[in-house]
Amino acid sequence: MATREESRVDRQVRLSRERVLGAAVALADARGVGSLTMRSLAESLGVEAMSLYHHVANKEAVLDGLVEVVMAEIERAVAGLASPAPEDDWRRAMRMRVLAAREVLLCHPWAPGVFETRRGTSLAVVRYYDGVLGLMRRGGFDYDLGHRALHALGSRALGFSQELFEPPGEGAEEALAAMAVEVPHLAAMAAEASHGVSGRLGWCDFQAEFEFGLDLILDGLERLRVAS
Amino acid sequence: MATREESRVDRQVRLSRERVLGAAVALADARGVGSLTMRSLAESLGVEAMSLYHHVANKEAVLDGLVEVVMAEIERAVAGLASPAPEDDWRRAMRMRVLAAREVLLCHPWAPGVFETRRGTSLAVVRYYDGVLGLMRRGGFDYDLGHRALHALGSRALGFSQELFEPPGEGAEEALAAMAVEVPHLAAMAAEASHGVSGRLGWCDFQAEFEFGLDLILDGLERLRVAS
DNA sequence: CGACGCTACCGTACAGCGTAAGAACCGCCC
DNA sequence: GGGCGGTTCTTACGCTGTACGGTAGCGTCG
Repeated sequence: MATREESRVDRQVRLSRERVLGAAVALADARGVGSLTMRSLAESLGVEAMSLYHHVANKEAVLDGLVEVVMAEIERAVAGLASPAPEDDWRRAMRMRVLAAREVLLCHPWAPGVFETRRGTSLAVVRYYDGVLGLMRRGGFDYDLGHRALHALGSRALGFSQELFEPPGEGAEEALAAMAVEVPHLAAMAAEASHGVSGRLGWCDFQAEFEFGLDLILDGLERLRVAS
Repeated sequence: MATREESRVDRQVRLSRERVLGAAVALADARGVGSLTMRSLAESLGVEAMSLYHHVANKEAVLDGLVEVVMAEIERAVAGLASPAPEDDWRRAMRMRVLAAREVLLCHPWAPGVFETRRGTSLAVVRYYDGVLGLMRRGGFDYDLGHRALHALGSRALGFSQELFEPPGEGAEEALAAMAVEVPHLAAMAAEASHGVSGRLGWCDFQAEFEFGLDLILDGLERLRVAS
């Protein structure tokens, strides 16, 4: 009776690897990757935990799938970019690519942490770095300098680099002030910055700092490239 | 009878936070941080798991303690360094400091992973970065540029930056060759490198690449400093 | 000198994790 | 209509971190 209609309609369609990974991303976005368990993931799909194992090998595979999904988002963002041909201006092309990737990652704050545990394993990531290397090739790099450039960029090529301090939160400034004796230079720096001497709003603009570091590296590479 | 002598002599001395953390480092060094559980840690001290909780609040506190111990090692290594005064050559001073830190971290391969989960929380790490900032101050940086420099360096200041590929392992080259269609540039780069064109031994010297990236950043900062 | 309290330690227990094994059920083809 | 293959559920195991309560030895005081 009811069971016939219910059984396959409640959970709208059959499970699939795509649906599982999609739910995993949604759950990580909503509650953090820490609360992504096989049971909670199953529950969010209206299903029992063990059912997931027909579509993913194990939890590691779920995490692999997570980076796959995010990388696909990044590839899409990069593809839709109106960036200059690397032959004309590789630095601008690279800068736009990296900032596009970063924008995607900023929507998935858990992603860097997951990436860090799986770098090198994932085809999607390797393929992305291949694209970066290709961009530099077209921009005039030989493979040797390109290789070193990849190392110099590291995770910055993907739009993140472990942030020194996480978003300050409440009373971070007071905490730093309390440590003033232990860390005089940092305390002085924070004091100066919040006096508005530097003219930046807030006392630390992460996006600006990221771009600063990125440009520093890109400029250095450009100097090496023309010298080679 | 026996009990009196035994009970406090078998386990040579009383437990203490220091002994617990020391054992934790030893265990992580030997078997990886993944197999560091409260039970295994207790066992390595000849004690029951719950006894640890009289000296550390919980497992998080153990991990905090791990970075504390490693940072102490780094501070010691840095202190014993015959580096030039930053006033004379801040780049060389910085370079030596960072490479000294890196040498310590290379003895504790698990450390970067643990650091990454706790950065910003730990006084020892903040203090280290304060030292870095102080070095740059003495080298002629104002706080604003020093601030941005810290961000540009990121974890490189501590001697690591998530390596792009972990130590290649067996057959990594073959794996890359198999992906040649997917990642043509990387495959070509690897092929060229292993032909010995570049003259480096092996096909990727991580230490050299780390130093390359570090120097790239330091050179860029120096240019900005003299311009400011 | 004997009792008492403090603290370090142990034993037990529990909830939550990933997942192995097998039973139950669905939709499809013969 | 009967069987069959794949999907889902049920149950259970070993592992984790850790809450709780009991115990044993030392230091102090009456």
